[in-house]
Amino acid sequence: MIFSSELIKGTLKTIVLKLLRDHGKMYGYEITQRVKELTGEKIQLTEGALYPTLHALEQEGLLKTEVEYIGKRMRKYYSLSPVGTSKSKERISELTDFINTLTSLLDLKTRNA
Amino acid sequence: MIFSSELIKGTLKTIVLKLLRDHGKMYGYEITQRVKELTGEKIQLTEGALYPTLHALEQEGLLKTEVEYIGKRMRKYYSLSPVGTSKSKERISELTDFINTLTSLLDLKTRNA
DNA sequence: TTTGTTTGCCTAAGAATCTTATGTATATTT
DNA sequence: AAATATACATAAGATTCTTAGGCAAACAAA
Repeated sequence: MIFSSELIKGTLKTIVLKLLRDHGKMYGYEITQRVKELTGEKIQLTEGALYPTLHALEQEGLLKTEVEYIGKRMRKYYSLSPVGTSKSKERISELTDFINTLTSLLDLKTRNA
Repeated sequence: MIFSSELIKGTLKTIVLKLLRDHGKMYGYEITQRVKELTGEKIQLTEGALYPTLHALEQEGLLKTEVEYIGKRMRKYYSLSPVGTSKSKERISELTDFINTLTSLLDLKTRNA
């Protein structure tokens, strides 16, 4: 089972920010693979969605980039800027709150990490 | 604090289906008020988002409607069709699963209902 | 060695869906 | 009488995703 992209939409940016928070720096392809791996294939980010999002976050000043070459192939690493670090905290905290609200609204049982 | 609409986007339909599941039948304005009330003002559905969504769900055959008049003012009640009842189960279950996945991905602590 | 798969970046047309603004009207409260 | 709340709805524009495609290097398999 793969989650409908509808659900992922609103959370994509926060997911990216959280991963960068934990991993320091990552490149686009790595992010898609990591998310797939961490979610047991349930969340599959498409490149068509991910790259524009990364560019947008960079444009907003939350991410900075550094390009590296592996042989002749480019890798563009993204990492949090100072602003991005603080914004990512806000985002994650908002998402936590949202999940709690949803849970109570929907009367769902969730696993407790 | 009001949740960014970005977060709500993917869950709007499921929220509507869940409310109708619990309440039998509801009209649009009532849904906006109920959601606001149940979430402590944190989720505020706009009519511009809600009405098209209701119409879409009706079009998909998940909802049926009955119009009632309170004096001269119209109320359009929505309720789950048989298909809607079964789809709402799926949706809610998917959302539960998604929330659990997100929680583990983001390493969040959630309240346990 | 050449074919297929994976890695790795990217953009663009079209689709979907929301925001914001507006329209219309009745009912209720101040 | 005026302001607010109730109640429906649509439309232009914005945002963001899907789908499809493009380019190319590295690696595995045949």
